[in-house]
Amino acid sequence: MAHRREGIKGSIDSLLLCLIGQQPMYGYQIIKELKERSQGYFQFKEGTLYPALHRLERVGLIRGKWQTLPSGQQRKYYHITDKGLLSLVDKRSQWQDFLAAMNLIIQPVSE
Amino acid sequence: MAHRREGIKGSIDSLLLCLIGQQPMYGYQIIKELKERSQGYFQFKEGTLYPALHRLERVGLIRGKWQTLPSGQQRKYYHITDKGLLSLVDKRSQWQDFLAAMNLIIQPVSE
DNA sequence: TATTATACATAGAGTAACTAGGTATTATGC
DNA sequence: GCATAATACCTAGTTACTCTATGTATAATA
Repeated sequence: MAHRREGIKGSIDSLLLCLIGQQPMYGYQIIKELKERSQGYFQFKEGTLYPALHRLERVGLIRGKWQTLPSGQQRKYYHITDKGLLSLVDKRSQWQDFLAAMNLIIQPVSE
Repeated sequence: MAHRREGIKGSIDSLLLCLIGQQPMYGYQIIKELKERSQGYFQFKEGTLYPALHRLERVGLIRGKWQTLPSGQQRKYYHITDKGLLSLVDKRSQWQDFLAAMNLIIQPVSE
């Protein structure tokens, strides 16, 4: 990712699981989706995304399936697994806990 | 830190700047403070904290000064610098941006 | 026909965080 | 008086995440 974006580290997995949990997606599409939905904030490079997808597949949270378009074009769609769904619930609650802890430390300037 | 705490990566610097920005603190105290203020969530190990403090000092955001207690005990108090104060403002706004982006992607379960 | 967009991939570098150890002093419990 | 826990600092080495920089190939567009 770009500079000035520290918080991103460690949250990629949650973002990917969240998206793929909503519907099967392929890598290139995920990059576009994340950028669009975050209004330009998330701009993942392939070198970040694909290894992350492979990592998630390796631990069984998602599964990739090659699909061929009528044009003959190949795409690798990733589906979330049962294990991935459980992990997603877990990650969401972890995120909430982290948020709560951060808010206890990082008070707004106006405080 | 412990397992199950992904989000933490990349946010340590902000936490430290925030604390030291409120008042000068020494390492061991910071560990205690972070744990207490976050109600047990943040439990930094020395191996995480001290290198982080040295890193922040190296780039001029904080400055450590040894102080000797009446008992003869040595403590290294870290003060925030002018550059650190600017960085703190910056990091706070980065955190808000990141939060906003995450919220656009990670909808609550009830949605 | 050249360029851009689509679509996948990996190797290597940099760095942050953790594990695991180390030293030394002070306070507390037995 | 002595052992243990708490205070207080430190670093070396490992792991793992992210980014940079590539590479390949096809389809669409100018």
